[in-house]
Amino acid sequence: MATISEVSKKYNISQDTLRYYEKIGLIPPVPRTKSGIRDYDETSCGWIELMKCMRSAGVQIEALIEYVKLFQEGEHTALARKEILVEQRNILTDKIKKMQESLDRLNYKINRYDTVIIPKLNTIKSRN
Amino acid sequence: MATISEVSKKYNISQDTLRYYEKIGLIPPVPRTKSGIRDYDETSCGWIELMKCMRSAGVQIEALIEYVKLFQEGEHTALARKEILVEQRNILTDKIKKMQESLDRLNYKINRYDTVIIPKLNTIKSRN
DNA sequence: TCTTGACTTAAAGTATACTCCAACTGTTAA
DNA sequence: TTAACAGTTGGAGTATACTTTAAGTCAAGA
Repeated sequence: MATISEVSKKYNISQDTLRYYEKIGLIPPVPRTKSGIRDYDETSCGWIELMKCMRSAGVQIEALIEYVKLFQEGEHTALARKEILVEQRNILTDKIKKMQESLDRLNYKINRYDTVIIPKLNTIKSRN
Repeated sequence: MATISEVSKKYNISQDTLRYYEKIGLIPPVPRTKSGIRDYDETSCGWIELMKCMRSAGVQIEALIEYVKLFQEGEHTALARKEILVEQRNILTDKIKKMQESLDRLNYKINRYDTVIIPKLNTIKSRN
């Protein structure tokens, strides 16, 4: 049972973003005190933690919203939920592959600066 | 020597995006025919290919623009250019690590659907 | 009781990266 | 020579994912 400011600090997500995530259905509705103030429990924190992880990896919000929606509809949506996870996994796998290619390319270029471009520059300088 | 529509098809980047990239300096100015039409040469295509790779990996446009700017200023900017590459490599390495964590998590969840959640669902169904 | 501070909402605003549009020009085939 | 077409420009519009704002509520200490 925690306030929005505590949860915000704990996960390093702004209060605005926490409210926004709830509003768009990225996390299920958070329990409230009788005066209407958010009172995050373990379950809510679990969702936030999951979504923080997924979002930081660039998983599309729309797919995650659909997952949460199905989750709230009950057990019988398990297959559809799994399908969403599989699709997002495939997208993520492709992205990682692309990023690895870029990383290799960056490393190649950096190495060329170290071994060719910068040494050549220094040769020219030292001639003067 | 190729037209914008040929280059667009070759790299699967829209003509608008190609013009946009040139306008914001993500690629150096493209040679023109005497009537002002873009006439992409090997060098321009090389830049486009590089930027396609970097952008698809999510490397920030701002950093790439700075790199191109320095490149056009001449050899003496080599060290600064290398610094940009190193910084972006570090960012990319972090991102890949985060995405790998998300991927692991997705795989764990998918596995739980396959081994626990869905089998349980089928048990309930087969009882009816 | 007053006021301070944390909370609430809906709605408007922002940043990034394109994407589209309107108006125009140059080249080519009938 | 005129229509069709591919290209040009600046500027406006769009999508995504927040982020800020305005206006208000609620609980607790001075």
